[in-house]
Amino acid sequence: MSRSRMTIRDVAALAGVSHQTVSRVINNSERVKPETRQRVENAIQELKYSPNAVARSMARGRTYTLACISPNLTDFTYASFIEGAELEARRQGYFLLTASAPNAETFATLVNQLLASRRTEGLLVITPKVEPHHVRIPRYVSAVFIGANPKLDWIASVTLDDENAGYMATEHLIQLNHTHIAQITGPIAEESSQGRMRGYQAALNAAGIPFQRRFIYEGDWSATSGYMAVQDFLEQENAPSAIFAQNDRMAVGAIRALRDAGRHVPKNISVIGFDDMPLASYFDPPLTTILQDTYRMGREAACQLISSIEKPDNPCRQLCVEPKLIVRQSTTLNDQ
Amino acid sequence: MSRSRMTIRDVAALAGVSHQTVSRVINNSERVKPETRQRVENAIQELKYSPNAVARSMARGRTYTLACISPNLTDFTYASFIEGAELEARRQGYFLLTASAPNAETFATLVNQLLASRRTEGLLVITPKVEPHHVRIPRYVSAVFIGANPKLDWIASVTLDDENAGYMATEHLIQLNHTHIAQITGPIAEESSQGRMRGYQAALNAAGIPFQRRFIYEGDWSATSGYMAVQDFLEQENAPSAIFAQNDRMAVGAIRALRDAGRHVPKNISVIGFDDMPLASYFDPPLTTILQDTYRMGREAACQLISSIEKPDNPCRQLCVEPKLIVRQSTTLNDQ
DNA sequence: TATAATAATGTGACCGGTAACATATCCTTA
DNA sequence: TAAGGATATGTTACCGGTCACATTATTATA
Repeated sequence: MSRSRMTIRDVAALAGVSHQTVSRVINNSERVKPETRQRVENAIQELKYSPNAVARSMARGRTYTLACISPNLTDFTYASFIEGAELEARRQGYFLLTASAPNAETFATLVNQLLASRRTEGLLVITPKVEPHHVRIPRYVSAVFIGANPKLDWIASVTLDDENAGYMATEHLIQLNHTHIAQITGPIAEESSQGRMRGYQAALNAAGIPFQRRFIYEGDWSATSGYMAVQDFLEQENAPSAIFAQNDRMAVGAIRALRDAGRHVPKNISVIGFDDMPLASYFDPPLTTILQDTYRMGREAACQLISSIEKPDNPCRQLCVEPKLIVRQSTTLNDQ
Repeated sequence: MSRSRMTIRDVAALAGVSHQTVSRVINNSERVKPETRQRVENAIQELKYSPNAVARSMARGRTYTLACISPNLTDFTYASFIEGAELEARRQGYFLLTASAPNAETFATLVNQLLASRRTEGLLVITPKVEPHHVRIPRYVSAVFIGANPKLDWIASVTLDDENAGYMATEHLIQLNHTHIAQITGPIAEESSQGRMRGYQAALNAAGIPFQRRFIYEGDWSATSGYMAVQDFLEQENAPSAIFAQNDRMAVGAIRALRDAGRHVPKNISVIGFDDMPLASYFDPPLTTILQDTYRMGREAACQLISSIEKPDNPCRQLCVEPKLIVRQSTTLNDQ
């Protein structure tokens, strides 16, 4: 590595001006006589000069670097957040450091390193659930949460409108004439599980359908837990005719369990998922699901973070993004 | 942001030593009298001092930052590469900038920005195929390719042993008594498609099965292309009894087409995929596939990159990782 | 005890930009 | 033509570390 070690002073020497004038040209600020500017630009060309970001950071006290911490990088939802954020960041002249922090300890270490070294100007935190270690981020740090809302007025966040999402999913099933609607939730400790649950209840309520405890199964987002949920439901007499799974993986597990039990989806039982993960349309049957615009959420988060860095007195927004229902073939009219 | 603006000189003043002695302590190098070291460390504690990475980069000419450029961040395979690389990088004290560059132009711009600004010490390039713009990376830059091998002796790479993988997949089908084995390839311009194809041919050869042009369909990695491939195969008389799809998405598309055509997988026809993507085990039927250890590939790539940064005369390794066959239920014995 | 050798610490410059202020140049206007 | 104001450019210090070398304190050797 290395090379192109041309500095502002080399350019200045060649152009016969002071280094400060070169600085003025590369920041195309101030008034520089057009003729001088031209001379400097020629010198820059000739020497293939380009400014050293580190030196600039040093002098300006700004790094133009954001950091994104996520439980992992492979989950499709998280990866889309990051991709959206990265794109927006780059569009605005920032780079994005990414790191995965699967547990509280890694998270704390990472945040410490990032902040202590002053390598980054702001933090994007992806997490499905706000935990104590998240909130230990010092207050003076610009941070935006994606996926969960810490509900602290100095921390911005971008979340999905889970309540409405849960409402939409449930309402879709109700409109298909289902009344025995089971739900496979994520861990109930997680905010989004709770939100979706509230939406589910509200929709039942609005339709005058009584809520039944036995129709709720707490999963852990894994396909396996979806599978087990169905085993649980099928043991009951008067089983549900429709299932709302709070994510697609659990929906897929549920469908598999139904198939293994000889039930046909959607003929015997409808299933709606959540996330619209890749290939959701290629499952058998293609999955009806709720789409969250993860890409947009990432972009919005980056925007918000940059704005809070550049204009620190701007208020922190807590953005809530609306979901969208995608109807495919895993849900159908209840004909009994 | 900001805060904790303590510098090495503040610490020096408090400890009653010179700033250089503080520098010695924080780099725990040189001989510093234990008693002095203690005084300095106390001062560091008291002032909550921690070194400024930017200043350090400036002085040392090193940023301890790597960059990873990928066509996108959401593809599971790419994301695993990145996650593996990030972990290894962090373990060795580096941070990882990630960016997506879906096309040649973005790629070129990005590389320029990264290199010109001297923000990063090395490049991790994820790509399924080496294209001209990739090779325009200046020679003095440390770079490691993941997924494709530029075959230039100054660029390291980590790739899958595609030929062996293709061989394994095909041999698996042959052992199940299949002789009419079709293949859905990726774009044949891509190195990995070609490698897998060579393995396929070698396995047929070894078993004395003639190669038939009509059994090859060129897909584009999408599920849709897998679907179309099957439509093509089924039109032929004397259709294949087994299909090797060069990735799981195409395999899923193929299975769907087979189902739509009333064929049962694996009873009527066996399908083997490639990648072992998430939920491959939850498809119907659970997908037999070839696993590439993407996580390890990412780690190896980061290792290689760091070593080539720290010891520039080390030779560039072109690592080739072995695949693994995962047998599930989409393939079975051909009983006719 | 004088002197060399070694260990411990200090000094000042430097990395490559930017900021603040100083100076020089040019054009108006009285 | 001298003074005043704007415009253009230069000077110097500074950001916060590290490096090379100078200096001082300590110990070993003659």
